[in-house]
Amino acid sequence: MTEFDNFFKSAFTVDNVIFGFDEGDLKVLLIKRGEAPYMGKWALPGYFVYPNEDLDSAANRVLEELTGLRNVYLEQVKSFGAVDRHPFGRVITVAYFSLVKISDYRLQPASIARKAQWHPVSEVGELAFDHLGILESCFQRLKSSVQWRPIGFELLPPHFTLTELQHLYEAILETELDKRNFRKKILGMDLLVDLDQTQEGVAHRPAKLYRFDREKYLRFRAEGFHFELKEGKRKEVGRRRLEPVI
Amino acid sequence: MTEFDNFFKSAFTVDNVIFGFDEGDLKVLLIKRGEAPYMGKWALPGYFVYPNEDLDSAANRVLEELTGLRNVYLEQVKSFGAVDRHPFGRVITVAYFSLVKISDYRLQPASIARKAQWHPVSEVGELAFDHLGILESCFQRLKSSVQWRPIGFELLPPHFTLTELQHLYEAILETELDKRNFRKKILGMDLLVDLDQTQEGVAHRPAKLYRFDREKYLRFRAEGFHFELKEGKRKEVGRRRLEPVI
DNA sequence: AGCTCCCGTATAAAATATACACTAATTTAG
DNA sequence: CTAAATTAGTGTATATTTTATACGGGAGCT
Repeated sequence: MTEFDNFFKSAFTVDNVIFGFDEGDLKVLLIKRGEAPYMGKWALPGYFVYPNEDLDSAANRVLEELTGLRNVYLEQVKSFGAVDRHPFGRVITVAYFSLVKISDYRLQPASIARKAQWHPVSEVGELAFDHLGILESCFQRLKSSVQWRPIGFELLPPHFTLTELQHLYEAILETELDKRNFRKKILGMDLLVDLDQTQEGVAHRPAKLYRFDREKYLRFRAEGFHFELKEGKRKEVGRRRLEPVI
Repeated sequence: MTEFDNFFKSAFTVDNVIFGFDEGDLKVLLIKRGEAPYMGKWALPGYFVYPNEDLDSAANRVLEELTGLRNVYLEQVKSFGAVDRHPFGRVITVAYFSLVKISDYRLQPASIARKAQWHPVSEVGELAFDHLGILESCFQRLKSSVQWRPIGFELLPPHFTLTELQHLYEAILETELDKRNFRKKILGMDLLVDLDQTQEGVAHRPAKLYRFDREKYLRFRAEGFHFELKEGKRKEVGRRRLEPVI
């Protein structure tokens, strides 16, 4: 077994791209680093995986220490393992993204959380380590996943209007969607419950409130139904680059 | 830096699900293990990642040592890191799949290759470690990727018939496809070159041979074209039932 | 009161997907 | 040489989905 000893000198971390949705914008929760390396830079929340902890648990732990939230949507995206990506040694990281309702989010007292802040995804510039590439990968994955699974609702409060839902999809897919077609499609799935309530405090005609019926979705899915909300063949709107243009 | 030392005691490996296509069947290349643990069991080809090697390189190395092939299609799928998945210690593995033309494959002299053998994916039973789960994940990923990228051709010889191509898609998607619709769709993309040649040595009307025009595809893609070959049958089972069945 | 913004429904037009069956070319067996 | 066997190859009509057009009406603002 000695022949393998040299391989047991690496570490691995999880990094978590925590998405939220607020004011019509898709946001990501970043930490301002208070220590070397990359002191003072914004970074994705992440940490080493403990020896007796599996990967999903580690990602959940990072999320909970930071936001206090449990049982939120979490999806592994991919691993990053460039040889020199971490100055302390060989460290590969497994990237996850999670979807949280910003309204539920409470800053936790953990030290890691002290410098946390939501940033619009479209405005993220430089990040520590290779975190910008990780963010880009996770954003692309979200874009894809949201079309095939009803996970968009994870980003909205329990009660929402159809316009809010549409804006959410527009922010993630980076397109404009047609209102009538969007409503017909989403209501046609029969997965939203009309709450017989309307918005309050808005300076225009108040919209109806809906909630997502998760139980119904699970029943439909068991019967072979597939959620699908594809990005039509539309032009991309204001696509800006996350990757620095060199 | 000492506080982190305890984390630098792990290892990571890559495991590679190498797919091939032969005799109408999707196959996977497995190794019969000649040493502990899981001696005598079939396993995915894989190995530790060297300290100065990044993940993609390691996956390519495993592939080349086994098959002698370079520059084949390779895609990272996901990482597996259950605490007790490896008896030697904490080892996480990054799973890849690759697509090779079985006709190009030559058994390499490397010791690892001595017990390699193609197995129909549908007949794989028990595997070493958590490799069965890894295979399953990679197969699902292939199923998805093949619908959105023209990677099916990686599994066929450079010249192929439309029927061969259809059989390939049927094997991967695990469905039957309509011949006329399949041909109309694939020819309509204008990505296949008619070679003005026909099959030889078959005991029936010989089929025309085509090749995939990669350059044209790259040009089309740059212009915004999206390859798409979806699994036709979209059955929505019992979704519109109005009265509950008692 | 009148303006404007947004919610909501109905319907037409266009694009896409699906279903489906015969003729053609070639080898082999008799 | 003829017939049988086998797979290649082709087009059209219908249904479904997507996109676009049209319009009515509620609510806040000035």
